Amino acid sequence: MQFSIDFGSPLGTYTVDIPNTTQQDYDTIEAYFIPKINAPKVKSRDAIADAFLFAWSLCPNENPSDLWHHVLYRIYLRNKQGTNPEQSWVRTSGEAFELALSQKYNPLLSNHGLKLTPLFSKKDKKETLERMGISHLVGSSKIDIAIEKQGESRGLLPNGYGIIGGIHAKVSLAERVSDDIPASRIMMQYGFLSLLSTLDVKSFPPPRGDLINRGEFGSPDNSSDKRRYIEEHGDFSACFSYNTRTVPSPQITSSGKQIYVVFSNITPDPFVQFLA
Amino acid sequence: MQFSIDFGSPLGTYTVDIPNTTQQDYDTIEAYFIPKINAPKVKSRDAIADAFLFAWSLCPNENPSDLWHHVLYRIYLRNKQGTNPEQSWVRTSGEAFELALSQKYNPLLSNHGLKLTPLFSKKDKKETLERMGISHLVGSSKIDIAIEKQGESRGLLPNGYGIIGGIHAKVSLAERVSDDIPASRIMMQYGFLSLLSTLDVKSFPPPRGDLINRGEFGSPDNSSDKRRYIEEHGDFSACFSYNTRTVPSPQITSSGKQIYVVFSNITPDPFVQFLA
DNA sequence: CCGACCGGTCG
DNA sequence: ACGACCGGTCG
Repeated sequence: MQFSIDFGSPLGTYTVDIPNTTQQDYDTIEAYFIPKINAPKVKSRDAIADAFLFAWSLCPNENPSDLWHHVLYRIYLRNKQGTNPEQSWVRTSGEAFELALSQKYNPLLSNHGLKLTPLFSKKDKKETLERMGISHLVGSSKIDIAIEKQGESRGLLPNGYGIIGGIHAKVSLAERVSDDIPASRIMMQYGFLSLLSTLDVKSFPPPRGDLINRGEFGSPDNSSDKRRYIEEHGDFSACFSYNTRTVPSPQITSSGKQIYVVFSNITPDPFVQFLA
Repeated sequence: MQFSIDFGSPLGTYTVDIPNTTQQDYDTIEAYFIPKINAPKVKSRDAIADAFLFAWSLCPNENPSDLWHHVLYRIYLRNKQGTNPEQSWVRTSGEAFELALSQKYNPLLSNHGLKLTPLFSKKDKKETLERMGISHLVGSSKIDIAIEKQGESRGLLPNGYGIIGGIHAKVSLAERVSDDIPASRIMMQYGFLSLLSTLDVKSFPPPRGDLINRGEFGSPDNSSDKRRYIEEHGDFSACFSYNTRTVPSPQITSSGKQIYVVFSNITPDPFVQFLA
């Protein structure tokens, strides 16, 4: 469908195309999402995570990053009440992405003895890093999701789960991804997986930009710093992008590490294949 | 003076006190700043830097961080046209702080053979890190202001200036300061000064907060992570805060590194004393 | 063109 | 309570 976005005066309205979503899909997503946005008992991160998984199920061939950025983000801005919608989005959408990843993958990973746990509190993050034995080496909160495995000996809990690594989750990268690198290198050095999962959201709004959500990785022959973090420096064990415009890495990179792109909501996807 | 800030419906207006600024001072600052904000030939970073130095000269006993956060920031939001004022502030105010520091201190440092140069472009940053011989070790752009000295041999240019270190400039810290630490440690390890200069801006707006701009360092007996970066880990050679509510470090810290607070626009201030 | 800038939010 | 979340901007 074609889709109008109002940027107010003097910019006016601009059109975006979401080719694998119908007007009816869009209306169905709005009807699902809007009532949750201001519901007093619903945390915004839950509303966004639920709406994302709902939208992606409804439109399994749509670019998930576009559903997030053009559909959910803009519905949220128009409807969030009683607080600054942009800053509320900042605060809640990051954690929503952690929730969405965990909710999506846990049913697919459980028969491999694997489990993702979003770490929202400083305490949870710190306890996880302590179980990994690297709490003293990294800033107190540089891990977003724990990757646990049944029977793993490191950080083993009475419930039978140990820790095999962590995920750094980011909706968009900007300069902020460099924040995660020191902790990531230590995690890898200590034998843990350190994954970067990202929606790789980035479009340029009018009047300069064309609103196409191309992300920030550039292409292998015109590499950005962010791509080099993976392909050359090997700063993460692997990177998973949910923006279908992200250009994946070639199978051979100088670091051996790759950017994988999740092209559809069908399993096994590259993330499940990598872990299982 | 007392000072009203309108947070719109349903929050209403709230009062802030800027005790060492009169209504006439405030009006004079507005008259100076507002025409520059939308002037087509004036870069916003120049407008903000100029207005800050103007305001601080006019009110040398006011908390500079409050002049920045309560006076300039809020005038900018109310008056910036043709673009998103909040995001424009993000983009331009950070560089304005670099400019303001350089413009303020260069006249005071020149007779010591010292010079500050703001590094705005990726190219300038990279060239500076190359002169320091650490370009291959740190992310391409982790330095905001170069500190040069006449006759210094490292990175010596034909103009007679070599490099003795760099400044990481931040209006506010948030989690973003941890970004600067890996590069800072390398700079120090290679014998360079690595300073953190900050306005330490942080207030909590209504309805939760009281708008008092307390910053983010806590106090030595109730230390925040950010304070520990300096006093315990010694991640910067020194930190200079322009928020008079920032609690300075004791003279003895476990790392030997300190947070200094610049209490008035009178020299020599702690920054000049440290460098000269 | 494409990077880094910062602050209200809310758990 | 105090921390980390993200995106329009504009050089």
